[in-house]
Amino acid sequence: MLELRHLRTISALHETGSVSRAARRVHLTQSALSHQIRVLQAYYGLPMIQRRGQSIELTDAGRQLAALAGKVLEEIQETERDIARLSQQACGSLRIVLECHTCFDWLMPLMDAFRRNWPEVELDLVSGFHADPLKLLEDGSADVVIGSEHGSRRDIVHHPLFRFEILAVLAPEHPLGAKRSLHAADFADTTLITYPVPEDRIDLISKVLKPAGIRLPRRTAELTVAILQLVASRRGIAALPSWGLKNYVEHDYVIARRIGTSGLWSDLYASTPSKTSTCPYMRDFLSTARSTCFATLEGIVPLK
Amino acid sequence: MLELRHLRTISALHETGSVSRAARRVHLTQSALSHQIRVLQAYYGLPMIQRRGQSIELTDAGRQLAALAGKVLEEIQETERDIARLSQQACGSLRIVLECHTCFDWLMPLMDAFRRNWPEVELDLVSGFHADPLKLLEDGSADVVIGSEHGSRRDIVHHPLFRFEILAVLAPEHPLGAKRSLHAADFADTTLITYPVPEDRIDLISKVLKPAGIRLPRRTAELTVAILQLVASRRGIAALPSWGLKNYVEHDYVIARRIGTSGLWSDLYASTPSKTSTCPYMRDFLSTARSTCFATLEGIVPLK
DNA sequence: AAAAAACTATGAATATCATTCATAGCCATG
DNA sequence: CATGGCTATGAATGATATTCATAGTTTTTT
Repeated sequence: MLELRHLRTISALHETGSVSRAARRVHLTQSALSHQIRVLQAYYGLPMIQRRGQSIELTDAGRQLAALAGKVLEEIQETERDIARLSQQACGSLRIVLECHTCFDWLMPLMDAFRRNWPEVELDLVSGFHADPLKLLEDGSADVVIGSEHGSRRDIVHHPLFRFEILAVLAPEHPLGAKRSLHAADFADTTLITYPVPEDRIDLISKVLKPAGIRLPRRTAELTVAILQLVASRRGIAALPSWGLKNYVEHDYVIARRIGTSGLWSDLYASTPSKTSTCPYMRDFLSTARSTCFATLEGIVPLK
Repeated sequence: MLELRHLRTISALHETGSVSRAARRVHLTQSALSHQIRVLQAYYGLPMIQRRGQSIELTDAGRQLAALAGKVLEEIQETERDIARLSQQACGSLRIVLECHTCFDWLMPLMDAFRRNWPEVELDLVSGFHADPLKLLEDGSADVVIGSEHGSRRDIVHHPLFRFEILAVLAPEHPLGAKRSLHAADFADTTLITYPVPEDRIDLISKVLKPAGIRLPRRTAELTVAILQLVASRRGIAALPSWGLKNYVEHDYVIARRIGTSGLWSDLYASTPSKTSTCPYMRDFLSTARSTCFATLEGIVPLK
């Protein structure tokens, strides 16, 4: 008999186009999904997916279920919001600390949606730089930190968001553009253009350059567009998450290259006090954060 | 995490207003539902039901879920019909044999709905009297028999529908109306008004009168209203399922009395060849038959 | 009043069945 | 042709839904 878990996986299959990716999305093994699919096919007497070489495709029947899943899961979310409202757990605060400037890109539309769904929740961005953002959670002066994990502290839960690749960004005719991927040595004698944060917060420095003993002059800018401006004007090289670069690369405004042979990857988490991590609007925030990120951000990978 | 099973039980709770009745509806024990409800309450942090003396009532939160369940389960049924259509299992025949005349009452609207949902299925009522209706299934000249169980035959599945009470129907001023319940001896010296079927198909005769050694003159009529006419005109006593009597009793057209101390009850099954019992439109027919019966027929009880 | 017959709640035992593990086959790509 | 990605599948495992056994309530019956 059909269960919501089936709809959740069908939905993930639909969005990812691959069993293993879908499995990571719903926090199960690939095997589990494969068995689920089998059950569905046996139940309805029809294949739900079709192998398309590397990836898979939903069949007509699968798409019917995916459409159903979309509708149903949406309706469930709405109802759960209503119930949260009934339980008077729909008000409170969601003060967000961003460790990573680029996250503005996807956070803004998310916050808009959230504000619509939870009008009673006081939504805020905590501004300024913070040496120890998780401290803000302990203080009670913030509710979520979006950033990397930073070891386990008591009473704080790290919710995995996704893994993304950091690419080197160069001016279009930059000589290094000839290489497919850049290594630490390639960066010598250039200026690094970064957000105005300490060095240890910049993965390119802490994970690549520093281990190789390379120190570079830095220049900072607050906004992503400003950084790209500087790169395009040949003031130096930047390292930015792949997802925000697509448009600029397609317009030949800048070019992007892999860092190291397998790329420089970084993991993003949403950290919350364990107490509030189960409250309805927080759950909703986290789940819609994940789903909108995976839906809109290209090249990111489920975590854990 | 919410699952469809929860929605199915919430829906049953909503319709029956009692945990144990709901449990029988969804073919689980009362304990199972009680645990499910507990899980839901823990998950949402709110009670879902409230004891109202004997029976229970849904809380606001429970009603939210019930509303969701209604919508979602309906949508699922639609999608499953679409998928059945895709699998080309949406055409075939549904030729219904009625062992019990009164069932026309609820079968007609059901057939209308079914015809809308499964236009490609050839829907028919097999008319005439049949000494051995299950034979028709084996012949392949019918697809469902609605009637009592008749022992287990191979390759035939009996799907329980419901248990109903058969009441004695009397003219308003009939002297027997003074008694709360009628026993075999009370029927002596009356005429029995029945459908035109053999004696062994009439429960009042086979289960009550014959064991008591009482034989009565009979008079028959095809239609329920005709039988009621005759009863009202004091031509005799009839025995009919309780559900169809309500209107006539309320208008004092006839009166109805229990037969025996605990009542005369009869079980209704839908029997199908085991082969076709899992085909999509048959499953749909059976499930909507059950749900519409329980929704519209008063005084019936889930079976098994 | 007392007894019987409904009903519901709950902890412990059980059974079911979803998930993982281990593995093999398949398809791309360098 | 080897390597790394993917998927499918049977057997083992683990989680957890369901039942069992039981006690507490409320309603109905005598």
